[in-house]
This record gives sequence, C-alpha cells and structure tokens, in this order.
Amino acid sequence: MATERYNAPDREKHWQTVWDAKNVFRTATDTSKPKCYVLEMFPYPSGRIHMGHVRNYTMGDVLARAKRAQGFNVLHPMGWDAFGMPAENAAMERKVHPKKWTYENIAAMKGQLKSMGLSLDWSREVATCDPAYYVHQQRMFLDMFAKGLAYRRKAKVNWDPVDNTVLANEQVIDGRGWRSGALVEQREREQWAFKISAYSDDLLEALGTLDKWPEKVRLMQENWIGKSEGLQLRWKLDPTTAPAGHTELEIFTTRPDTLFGASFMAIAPDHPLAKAAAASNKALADFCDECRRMGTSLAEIETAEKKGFNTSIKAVHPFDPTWTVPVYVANFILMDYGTGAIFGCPGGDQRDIEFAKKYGLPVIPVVAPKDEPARSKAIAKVHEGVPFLDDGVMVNSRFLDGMTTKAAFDEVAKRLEREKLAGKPVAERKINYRLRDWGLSRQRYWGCPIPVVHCAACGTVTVPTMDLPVTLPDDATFDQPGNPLDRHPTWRHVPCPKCAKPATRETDTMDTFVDSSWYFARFTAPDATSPTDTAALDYWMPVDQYIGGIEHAILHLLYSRFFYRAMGETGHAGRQNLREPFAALFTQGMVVHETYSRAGIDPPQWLLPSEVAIAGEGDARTATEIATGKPAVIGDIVKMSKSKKNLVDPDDIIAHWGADCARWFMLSDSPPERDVIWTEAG
RNA sequence: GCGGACGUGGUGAAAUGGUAGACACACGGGACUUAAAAUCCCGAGGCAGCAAUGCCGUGCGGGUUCAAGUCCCGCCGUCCGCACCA
Repeated sequence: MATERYNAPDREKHWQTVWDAKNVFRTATDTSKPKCYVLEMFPYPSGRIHMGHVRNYTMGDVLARAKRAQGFNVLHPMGWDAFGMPAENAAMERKVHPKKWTYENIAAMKGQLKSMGLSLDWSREVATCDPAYYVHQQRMFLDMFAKGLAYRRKAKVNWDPVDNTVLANEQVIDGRGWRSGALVEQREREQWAFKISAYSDDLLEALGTLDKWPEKVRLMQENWIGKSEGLQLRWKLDPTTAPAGHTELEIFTTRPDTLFGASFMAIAPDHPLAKAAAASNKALADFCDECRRMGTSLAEIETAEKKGFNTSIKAVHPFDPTWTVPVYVANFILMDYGTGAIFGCPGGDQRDIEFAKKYGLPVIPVVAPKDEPARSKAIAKVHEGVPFLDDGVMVNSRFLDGMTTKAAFDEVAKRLEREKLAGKPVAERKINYRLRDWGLSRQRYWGCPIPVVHCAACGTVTVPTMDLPVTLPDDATFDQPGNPLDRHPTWRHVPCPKCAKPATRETDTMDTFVDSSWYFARFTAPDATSPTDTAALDYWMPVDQYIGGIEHAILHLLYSRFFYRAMGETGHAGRQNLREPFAALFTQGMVVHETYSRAGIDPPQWLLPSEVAIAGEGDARTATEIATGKPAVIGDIVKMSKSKKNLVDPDDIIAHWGADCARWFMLSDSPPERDVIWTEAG
C-alpha cells in the first residue's frame, strides 16, 4: 500500500456532516455583535447546480467565513426562487406536477450545495412557492393595492405567443420573449401593474448613493430609467383642417430651441387625433392598421421603412400664426412615450431629415457651430442631408439667433409659459422617463396567486387578510396551452367577499420577479407571522454584500429597489427608513468554456466536453469525437449553457477532485469580476 | 445610432504617473526514484550574443511629462448594455 493520500471527497463529507450536526452556521439576531449580511442571488431550482452557481456561492462563502472570523455576526442564508415557467413546461412535457418537480429539484440541488461545503444557515431556507412564503407576498400586494402602488389597468401588453403570457418590457429582448425566444405581439388586455414609475426620480437619484455598486450597473439602471427634460407644448390646429372637437395638438420635445426648424408634426397611429382623422379617411385608417400590424422585433424595426401619411391637418406655429406645418401619422412614433406626438426638425435629426426628403418637406438648419469657418460648412451639409444638432448657436431662428442652444431652450420655455392657449399656458417644462410601470400579471399556474376576486356587482374586491393565502389548486391540468387556472372546474368560482354573490377569482398569477424582490428581507426572519419582522430588519438590513450575475443588473435589482421602497410605504421595511436594500453589489464574471461541434455540419451539432478528446497544443490543438473517432471543431469560448453543451458538471469535479479544489480554482484563476475559462487542466 | 468596458508573454494575469510582466499555470533543465506520479530547486518577454551586455517591447499613430501600460487627441479591434424615447 502506497502512502495514504488526502481523500478529498471522504474528508469533505466528514466535516460537512459535523457542521450539520452541530449547526455551526446557524445565526441569531444578536445586537451585541456587529452584523454582516452576505447574500448571493438565490437559484432557480432547475434540477442541477452549474459552475456559475459554484463560482457565485464560493465567493459569498469565502466572504461570509472571513467576516465570521473577524468577529461579525454573519447572516448567510439560502433559498429557492421556485416559481416559474420551467416547472410548468416540465408538467406539460413529462406529466409531472410542477410542485413535485420543483421540490425534487430543490432536494437534489440542496444536496449539491451542501457538497460544496458552503457555510449557509439552512434553518432560514425559504422557497417562494411555499404558501408560507407567498401568503406574505399576497398581504404586501394588498397593502400596495390599498396605497395605489398596485393597480389594474387596460394596457397594451407584450404577448408571448409561445408561452401564452404577458411579458414586462424588461423581459422582451430584441422583440422576443426572454424565455421562449418567440416574436412578441402587442395585445390589449386588463392586467395588474406596480407603480414603479412613481419612484422614477427617486430610483435615479439614489443611484448616486450606491457607491459600493459597480459603475456599470448604475449606468445601466440610469439609462433604463431614462430621464429626459423638455417642454410639453401645445400647438393650435387650423380649425378649417382639423376634425371636429380637435383644436390643439400637444407634443413633447427635449429641444424646444429648434422650434424654428419645425417643418412637420408626426403623431402615433394610435393617437386620438389620428383616430379621429381616420374616421373620415379610409386610406388613413388603412395606413394606421398597417402600422399596428408591424411587429416590434429588432429586425422589423431596423428594416422597416420610416413611413408617414399626411392627414392634411395643419398645425400653427406657436410663435407665428401665419406659419403652418402639416400633421403626419408616422409609423415610428410611440403612443406611450411623451404625448405620442412630436414636431419634426429635419435640420437636427437623421430620422427627421430622411422623412422630410421623402415627403418634400423643408429642411431648415437652426443650430450651427460657434466658430465661423465650421459654421457655413455645417449649414451647407444640413442642406445636403447631414443633420447638425450639437452644442452650438442658433441661426435662422428669429429672436433666438446668436443664442446658445441652452439659452434658446430657456428663452422658448419662458416665452411659451407666459403665452396662453385656451386659457392655459402654451407650454410647460416637463420631465419624461423611459421607465414604465411594471406589468406583473402572468397567465400561468405556477406563480403566486393575485388575491382578488372579480364581482359583477362590486367590481374588483380584495380577498380579506384572514382568508389568505389564496393557494394554488393541486389538481390542475397541464395537457394544453394557456392558463390552467382558467380552465380549472371549480377553483375560480367563489362568493364575492363583499356581497357573497357568485364571483370569480383573478386567475392571473404574479411575475416571478415579485417573489425575488423581497426574499432578502424574509431571510432576516423566515418564520415571522407578518411579512417581515421589524427588529430583525433593523438589525440585519441592508444586505452588506450582494453577489450575483450581471444579467440581473436591471430587472431584479431595479424591481427590488422599488419593492423595498414600496415596503417602506406600507410599513414592512423596518424603522430605519431604509430605501436601498443592497448596500454593496458585486457582479461576478461568467464561467465560460470552449465549445465543440461535429465537423462539417451546419447548423452545428454540439458535443459535450466529456464527448471529445483533445490532442496537441496551442494553435495545433485538435478535437476528436470519442464515440465515433470523427474530427470535431473547437469553437468559441462562451458562457456555459445547455444549448451549446459546453457544460462541466460540478458533481464530477467535486467527486473527483473535491469541493476545495473546485472552489480554489474558481477563485484563483481569474479576478472575480472577470470571466473564468474553465479547463480541466486548470 | 446612444452609453460603457476592455486590448500587456505560450496561458490566467500584476503594476498610487516612477525598475513592465509580481504571483501562478503551462514549458525547459536538475534533484529524489529501478521508473513514474507527487514534491523540491533552477531558468525563462522578444531579437542578437558563449557571455558580459545591447537593442526592441503593454493594439496602431500622435501629444503632454524629467518619466506614460497608466494622462490627452485620433484611429483599429473585441465585448457588454440600451435603442424608432422625440
């Protein structure tokens, strides 16, 4: 027998059992000690952990252990983001109930996480699909409803025709569903929304206080909120040309200084004025219909021609009653931004200049560079079709001539605020945000039920707190598309809580991002009988270090920031008057791996790393498919994913080399914020 | 189109404007061993040279500075986010 070697799997198992038996990582609120709340984004229980989890949780674990060693009382919990579509898909494909599938996955993944030797307080484990968790979410929803922070609205929604559900704007990527990849359609529908837009400015301003967040994430959120300051400005319509009842057109502009460059108005196909005009104009009605049919995909938007239709309505320039410009319906104007109407200034905008040329409208240069030689050149170029709208001085703009753009902005605002139209100021300063309210209704079974009842007599009635939770029926069917709650024979039929007459439950469930918007607060008191426990929150919040993937830079982090504010408003966020739940954020890099595919086949047939043999070194490396002996192609190094099959199972690594080895490599190979290239050799 | 990040050996990567390549992997040589693995020691940016040493080197081209991987200007390339947002 050779000398005894360190047997990693054996020793690791031993100590993990000891830690478990002695509850060494259990944490209690202890105000005599300084606290440190270390949190990694909780996983979706897909069934197996992957290398991204290993990296994420190792980083958090190292920090938690270090802080513990430094004398901090460390909260390091773990739970499950357990609602969501994959469970329902599994139900449809494999005839297994979402609940069963989810809890089996949780059990399997919990075992894997334990094999990693993480110092987690498992006594605080929560699963968002547990009624003991979502009952509190329903309570908070009702509290938010009472405060007007959750409301019902008829809205155009992003409809995913594959998953048969509504998606939030944030979940539409390049015009496709973030999960299904299907082209998203626009549909009108009653649905629930959170009033995140009420916090636009606060969410934006407070980014400045998040000095322990990556600059990149703050910038992404800033852009997403998209603040723009401008002027809301009403143009009088020429009464001889306008439909009855329409006397003016309100537009939003960030560049009122360019008002003397106006050569047309453009309104959205859904704009009330467009609809009124279309009522007596068949060709216009057809044009509007065509615009509505146009998809929202990236490809369609980029290739779609900028088209307009002259309504023959004329708008009167606010500074010159003799100057009128034509009003077009245009396919590139969005009804839900600003007022759904703009004035076009071809001198300063590529899109406007193309539009003007196409329809033979004037092009007036109104902004020019400050220095003389550049000026005449720029003006000449504008006439040729090259817009100029940089900082400069005003030209061709009457009383604005010679002013800087900034001064001209203020001058126009000042004059038009004084000017009256129909008794009201012609214009007012206005701030617009790109951020829209968060549509949270999902036509799905495996999500938190929205605790309201629709009654023919009483309207929308909330479920009384004592009747919560509204739980999901276990006996739903998953054999056809659509929402199983809608076709359940009995679940939806309940008496109205107010008048007791027959009524129907809301069958929409909540977006799973709601579940993950407050779990960090629940971890501080997972057994509290109210959604949160004030004393626990006051001690533990905020999260001192949050760690997760950059892919959540907008959705999850912005929603959580909003939700904690809403929780404050409804008395669930403790006494600290804390608005920001995450004091510090770290976004770790991805785990990436080479891809392999069968040679000479397109589209590629991917091979698992374990299915290929590599020979040679450097540029001379070659790959062979082990099973067939045929050559394989070594492809790009990309994020590990099922679709590209470039996966390495953490279990194999842990079983062979031990968890310490896997953890060590993850931390030592590349800086934590950067991608780590997983190689067996490494 | 807008916003951002990045570009340094064979590889992962270090460098408050002050000796570029720390540390490590891989590699080469050596020790130990019958042999290997493991371990330990030594070497190493490139070119030239037996060597001492010299020259060249942080994507490319300029600039500021006593001094630039680092700061400024202009390119090239890669990656990420947003995008008919008025």
